[in-house]
Amino acid sequence: MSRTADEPLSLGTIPVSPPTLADVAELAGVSRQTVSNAVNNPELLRADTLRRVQNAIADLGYSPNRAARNLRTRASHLVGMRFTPAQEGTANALMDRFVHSLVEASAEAGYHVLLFAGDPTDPVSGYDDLLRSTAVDAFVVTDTFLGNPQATWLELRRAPFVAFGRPWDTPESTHPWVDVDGAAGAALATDHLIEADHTKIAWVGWRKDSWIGEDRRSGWSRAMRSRGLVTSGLACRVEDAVASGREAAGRLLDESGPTGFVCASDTLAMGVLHALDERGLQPGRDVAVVGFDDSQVAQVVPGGLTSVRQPLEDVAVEVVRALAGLLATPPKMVPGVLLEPTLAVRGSSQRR
Amino acid sequence: MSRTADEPLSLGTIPVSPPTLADVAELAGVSRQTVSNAVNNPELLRADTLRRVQNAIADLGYSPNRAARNLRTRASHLVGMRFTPAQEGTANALMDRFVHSLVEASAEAGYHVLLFAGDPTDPVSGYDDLLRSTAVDAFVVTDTFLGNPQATWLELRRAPFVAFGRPWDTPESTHPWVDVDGAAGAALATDHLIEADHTKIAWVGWRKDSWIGEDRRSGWSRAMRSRGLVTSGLACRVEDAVASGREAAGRLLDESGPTGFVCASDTLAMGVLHALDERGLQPGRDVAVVGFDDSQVAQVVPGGLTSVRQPLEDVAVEVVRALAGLLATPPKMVPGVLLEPTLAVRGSSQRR
DNA sequence: ATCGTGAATTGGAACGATCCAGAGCCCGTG
DNA sequence: CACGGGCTCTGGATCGTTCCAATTCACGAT
Repeated sequence: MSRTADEPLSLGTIPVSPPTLADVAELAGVSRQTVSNAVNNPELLRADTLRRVQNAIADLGYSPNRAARNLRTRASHLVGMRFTPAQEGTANALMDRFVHSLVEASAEAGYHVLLFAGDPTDPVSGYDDLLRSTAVDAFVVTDTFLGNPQATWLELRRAPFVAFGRPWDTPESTHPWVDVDGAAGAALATDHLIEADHTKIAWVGWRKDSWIGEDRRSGWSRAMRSRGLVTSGLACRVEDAVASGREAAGRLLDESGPTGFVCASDTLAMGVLHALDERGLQPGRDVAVVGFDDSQVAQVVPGGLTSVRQPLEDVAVEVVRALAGLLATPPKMVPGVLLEPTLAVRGSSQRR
Repeated sequence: MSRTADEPLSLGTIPVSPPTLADVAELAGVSRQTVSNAVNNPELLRADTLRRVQNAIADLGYSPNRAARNLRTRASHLVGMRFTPAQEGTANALMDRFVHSLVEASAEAGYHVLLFAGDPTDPVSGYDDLLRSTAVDAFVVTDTFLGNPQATWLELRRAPFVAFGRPWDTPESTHPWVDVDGAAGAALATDHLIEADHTKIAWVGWRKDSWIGEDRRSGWSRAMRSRGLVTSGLACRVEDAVASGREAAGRLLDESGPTGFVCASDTLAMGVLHALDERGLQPGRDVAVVGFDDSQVAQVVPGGLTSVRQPLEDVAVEVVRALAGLLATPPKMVPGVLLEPTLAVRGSSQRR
């Protein structure tokens, strides 16, 4: 052991300092570099040396010191992600599922996920600091509801990042992205209702400046038109809130009498359920409703809410794949990946 | 500048390496150590020197390299937390809110949150690695639904950590913890119903081996007894699932005819709503229901579900406070902190 | 003018890993 | 037997910061 008498020892609650490469090297009777190779490039060692070193590593319970490794290799093996919680009073809880999948996928690639907060009014805050202090190797950018200033900003600084969400507003972007085909999801939902003989199917969507909202809406209108069904007077765009969905649905019911609703979110779909509730209409039997995102709300609401489900686990895997490519030497740029959603069918779209 | 000709320069997509202390020192005409002091102990510098150094820092856009700092100070300023997502089909989404609050509170204390996954069957997996590689300074332990083997394990290794949840099963534990008074929450809910003239109030709770479940249950029974109301035949304990809640509520309604339900979770409360739905009973008007955790489901379900709300933002703040104490030199142990929940009153407990 | 004192500043060493160039060894070949 | 070359292994330098001890500076007191 290279430990000398005045180094910290176990004393009361003060823990011993963990073993270092040098400790392992001494125990195994080899040089530091050989131990390093045993850990990082085991194929370089002779079989018996490797075994000897591995035993020493096991005996001492050695793990490489992250800070030292990070300093030398100029990499942190950390991926930063700005974490914004779901708004109160909405049903949007994608993040929970996505973050977990991301953590798992990252772990397999040898990365950990570092969360940070940022000033809600400044989409770029928080990134700069982590970038300059080389605290993270790359970012995962979510929250591309309205455009994506973060992506533009990060691209400008040549910071490695992968976006969950297409660069709608900046087609010249060249960064990797992963997204779910919202139009396909809405079409899936619409087709599902058409197959159940609905013909008057309304769309309750988001404000027009939301790219994602317009994308999803296009799936509905495309599905309607391809079956020769009219869409005029059957669409409305409102804020993403239960109350907005309720009012919109009420208006549509009074004016156009649709028998089905496809919504841009579960939040809006819950609003539609409210409206039905008020009119004594039963979801599924009288009027069909489909939401978007397969939130917990959709899963546990009495009767169940049919909803478009994003394959977030796959999104995370693709994000990490792109990340790994980005950080490889030389970098392998992965082009944009578009994944298909599925439909979780529940009571709100089935005559029981 | 200390940069020499063969150091990396901006070349195509290859970014310049960020400025270092030495760069700043040269520009400001001082030594490295003085720059370091300007950053960490500005009060040591003469005012004009400080200004000069700060200008240089700003000019170069300098931020200390995290890895180097971590190596030297033997601290990562990272807090690890094992992230487990909410189960599908339940309404439990505490983590989303808590994680965000934790991220924010940590940031104020100069810490970042690192998430990691672990083998679901092994409550201790994941911790060891991060601990030995000194990747994190401390842990935040959640998930203390059934006992808390992580806490015991971490205590054994003298690893700094704070638990969200009391050490129910190991009263000899001395680690800091923060928790929410579940009994008080259940009592709050029960009193709320009693004040609305309910007398037969049922409890739908968790299996008996859940400490948290029994704690919450005790709040219900205490509130009932203190008003002289009977509890026998009015309680049941089931798995935390919508279907279980539905069955339990059905049985209770048929056998004891309660007019109010207090539940250990929003998931169970949703089950109760199902049962009412099946019987044509209207929540609020015919039977009152109160859930626990104020999930998104409670917020958006038609009519709204009254629910006990945990002050997760405050929990996070207390957790970080305890963490900061733990990591201070010398450590200041903060004793356990118990916070009071509130009641979010909605339609399911009010006659409209 | 000299000294003493505390404030301000400095240079070298260290944290623990990896990079890099070179040294030792083994073995077949000319 | 010398030589070349591939496989192992080694030792010094280095990443960028902070710790530590020492040095210099400013300035009032002697």
